[in-house]
Amino acid sequence: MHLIHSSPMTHKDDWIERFPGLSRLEPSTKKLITSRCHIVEAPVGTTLFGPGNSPENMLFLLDGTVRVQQVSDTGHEIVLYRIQAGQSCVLTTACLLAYEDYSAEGIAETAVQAAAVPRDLFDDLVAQSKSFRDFVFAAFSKRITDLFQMIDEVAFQKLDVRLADKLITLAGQGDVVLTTHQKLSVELGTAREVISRQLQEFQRRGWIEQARGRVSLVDREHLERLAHHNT
Amino acid sequence: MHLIHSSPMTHKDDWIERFPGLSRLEPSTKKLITSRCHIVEAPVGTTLFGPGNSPENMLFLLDGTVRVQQVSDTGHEIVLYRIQAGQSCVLTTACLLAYEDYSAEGIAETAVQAAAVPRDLFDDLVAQSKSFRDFVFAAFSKRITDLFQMIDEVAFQKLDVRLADKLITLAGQGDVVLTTHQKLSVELGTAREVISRQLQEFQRRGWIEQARGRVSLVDREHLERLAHHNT
DNA sequence: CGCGCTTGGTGACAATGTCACCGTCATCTG
DNA sequence: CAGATGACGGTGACATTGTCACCAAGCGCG
Repeated sequence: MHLIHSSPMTHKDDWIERFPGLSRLEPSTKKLITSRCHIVEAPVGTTLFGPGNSPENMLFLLDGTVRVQQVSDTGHEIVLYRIQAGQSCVLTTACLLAYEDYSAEGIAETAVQAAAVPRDLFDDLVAQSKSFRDFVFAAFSKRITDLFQMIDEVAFQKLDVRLADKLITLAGQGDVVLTTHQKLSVELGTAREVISRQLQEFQRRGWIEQARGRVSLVDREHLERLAHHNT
Repeated sequence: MHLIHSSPMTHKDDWIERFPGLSRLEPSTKKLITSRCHIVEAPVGTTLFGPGNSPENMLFLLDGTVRVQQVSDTGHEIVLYRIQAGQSCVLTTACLLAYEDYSAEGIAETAVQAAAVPRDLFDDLVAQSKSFRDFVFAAFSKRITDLFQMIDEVAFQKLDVRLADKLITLAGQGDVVLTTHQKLSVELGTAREVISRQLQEFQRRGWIEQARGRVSLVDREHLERLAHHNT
């Protein structure tokens, strides 16, 4: 983990306000945080945590995206979830601190800027601030319910539905997804060939166009209908 | 949720000592708990929480087993995990309090006895006691890492391996599992026919014997070898 | 006993995963 | 520039798992 320590004035003091869940903290708590945590940065591709690489701090993402994925001992991979700016790695970090034999890893999908909160400060904050407690427990709760949802999808949802949903999510506002079949297969925890076949079927129906390393959503409405079970 | 309120002297005061994670609490904290929470009981089969049935308290299981399972909107079901005596429903409860649109339910697999901790008391405990915080976060962490593991198994593990592992777990010390093919399919999130076929194959190899509603482990060693990838 | 429900068996088929192999494209390097 | 290399995607054969329709035996109960 190659973190670059820095303290740009743009974030040193005001980053808490940009956290929806933290902006309502007590002023004294905010002061405590800004005085005792520091800003870290990491370039795209950095492994922020992973097997044999436990972080000593809990990170609050100020900017960028962290992808958390599971590497199975069968050699397969699957994306578990992403952490966006305004969210924290607390849950994963806590898990990794508690259990050595985990197999999840966190990778910076973009350049990342985060606030590092030492463990003892984290404990103090939980003890002292009800707002902070609510933030942390809300994060844990959201994560667990999301994992429930994910288990449901992996176990029971058909692949065309999951792929359509994933394409829409990855496209965001635009209509182009820059990714490879291989990466899509990791998103869904399946095989590259399966993705290739499904994308061919989507293309045959005129819902997408393909090029090397890109998928263009041509008929977003049909994709959404498939993803949401409407017909 | 038909909980029977009672206060048997056998548990009213000493149950904390039987919680591995709570026995080291500060004496003052213990007193706080015993004075403000009460003991509840539920017969086997009770739905302790589920869609449209949020509990107002967090439960600490004193006796019995609670099965937590997901009901998919596709009509499928899958067992997520079990809560044994000495563990708490805190995580699931917290999730259900935070998010209304969950789909997990908790069912008493045996008669159940639990200590009910009101929300405000829970918050006080987290604020005041580091030991209690550690207990709660350890429970959350264990749950999340277990869910990671479960996603890995559902997505990548072959069914014969998962079934062998499940049979061994359910058998415990003995060699007999009293369950139906249908229930086993819910354990693994698959179809009843698939279980039937796999059990037939196990029987053909002489690893198990079958009767209506029961599976007898005849060759536990071979089952364990399959479950743990050794050959 | 007869009825209805649970349990489990079966075959055909669809969907998905696995494997081996191929051709194309982009990049790097001598 | 030519050739090597690796990433990307396509393909067919096959194995595994999921789905569906249906059947038969056991079990509880009036």
